[in-house]
Amino acid sequence: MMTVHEVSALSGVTIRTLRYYDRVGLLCPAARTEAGYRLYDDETLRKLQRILLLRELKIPLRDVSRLLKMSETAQREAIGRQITLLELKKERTEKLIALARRLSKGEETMDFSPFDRCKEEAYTAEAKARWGETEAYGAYEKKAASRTEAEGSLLAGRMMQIFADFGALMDGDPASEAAQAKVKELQDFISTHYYPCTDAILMGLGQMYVADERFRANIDAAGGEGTAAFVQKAIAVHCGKE
Amino acid sequence: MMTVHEVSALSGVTIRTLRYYDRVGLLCPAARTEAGYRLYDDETLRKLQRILLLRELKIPLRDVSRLLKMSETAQREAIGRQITLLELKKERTEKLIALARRLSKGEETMDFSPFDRCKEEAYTAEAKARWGETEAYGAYEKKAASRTEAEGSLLAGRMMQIFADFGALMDGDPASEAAQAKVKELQDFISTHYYPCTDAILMGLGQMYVADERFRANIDAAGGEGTAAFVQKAIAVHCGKE
DNA sequence: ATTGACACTCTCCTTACGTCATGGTTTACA
DNA sequence: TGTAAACCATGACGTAAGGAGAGTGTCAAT
Repeated sequence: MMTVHEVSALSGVTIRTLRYYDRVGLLCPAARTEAGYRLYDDETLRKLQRILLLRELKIPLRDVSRLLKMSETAQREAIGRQITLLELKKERTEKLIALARRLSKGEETMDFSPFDRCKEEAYTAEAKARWGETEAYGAYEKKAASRTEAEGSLLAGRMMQIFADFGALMDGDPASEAAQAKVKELQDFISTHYYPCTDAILMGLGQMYVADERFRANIDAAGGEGTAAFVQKAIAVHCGKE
Repeated sequence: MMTVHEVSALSGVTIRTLRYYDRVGLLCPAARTEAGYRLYDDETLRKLQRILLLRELKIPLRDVSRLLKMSETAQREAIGRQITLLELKKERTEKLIALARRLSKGEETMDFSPFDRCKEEAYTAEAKARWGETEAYGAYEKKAASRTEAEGSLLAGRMMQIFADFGALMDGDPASEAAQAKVKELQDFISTHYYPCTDAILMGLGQMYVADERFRANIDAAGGEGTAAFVQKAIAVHCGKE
């Protein structure tokens, strides 16, 4: 039977951590002295070792706690899931690195206005073509006119973000659930901030994304080469389905 | 002047977040109504946009707060540092994935006992050769004998971890600061848990790491092909320097 | 018997907010 | 003009995994 001090020295975890693990029921000592000192035995030690291994893999302690009560197979399975999670995390980090590089390289670190102007023009043109001088179009015009430059820029930045997200999905299928969810998000976003975006209009936008030079350049800058084309394909799938 | 609701809709951050940013002084509204309602203007909005960009890069809000008061150049620099950090994080994640794969593939998911037995034998032999039947050796023998299997396994696991860390440094210089720090850590670890590990003994261990089949196999399993050789080189640098 | 090292519990602190709870304000409509 | 809906405010509590420190009890040795 070892005290906290000895276990700490042996395992490398702090005494505080041992106490914490006891309190949350993750690793309770085998016994206590009369004075209340924690006493650990060999089995507890082995359990601690397993805990440390799972913790290494960044598995949340809550899950570790549950896992320890389950079979070896289940634990193996959990590790497999954790691998998937870690891979996702790695991808996200890679995306961030790419974004940071673009930011630190680009002259206009945080200026989306070129895209913004382009977008406004294009959307306006598209909306006009679809609606003519209808009431909805009038409402949009009014909203757009009353929008300050800062507001427009903010919205453009969010649009860029959506396209960047599309870029991250590009190695997958345009029909994948994730891509289709993004399409919906894009449609919602346009509907909320610009004008009610029907599937027909969305379809037209998608075609414009690849056809219009400035548009395609901006979108590909946000999500990488080929993003505009990918978005168009994803939109086509979305509209074809419904 | 916009209310929290409007800013929230425009920027995509929650109202709660806006309130939080106000409280911590990161983004205070331009004004308040008599009733205390927050009112945001265009300039505040632009500031929010910059905040969101830096936040995207996982820069801590505390740092974002400081950065916003600094020059454009300083911000660019900070982004550069952040890239380095993100790359480190990516590497760590990759290491974790490798570890998880080893764990889920290996039959003996969490059993270090082969390494443990090997290590005990080898260390014992090395220690004996260095010290003969001295007092220090007697103390070590006693400690080793009283060690239960679980205790030994835990220590072996930590040793594996150290070798895994060496493996992650393998693409660098054995004389690098990081590698040398690891050598010190290894020496400390042995001194603390086995016997006082002088440079001479450490040197001998390093040679054994590459010479002894079982040893090398175990170390390379922990840190990847060539880890044992790398550790030996790092140890040589350490001992040559002092 | 005292001292120093060690143990205990308790509480607050960390990030970046989410989630109520409670109550005041503004606006739209009847 | 009354009221209901929608909006706003502050404050408190919770999160993951402990760290730091306060205040107090216990053990071994001198």
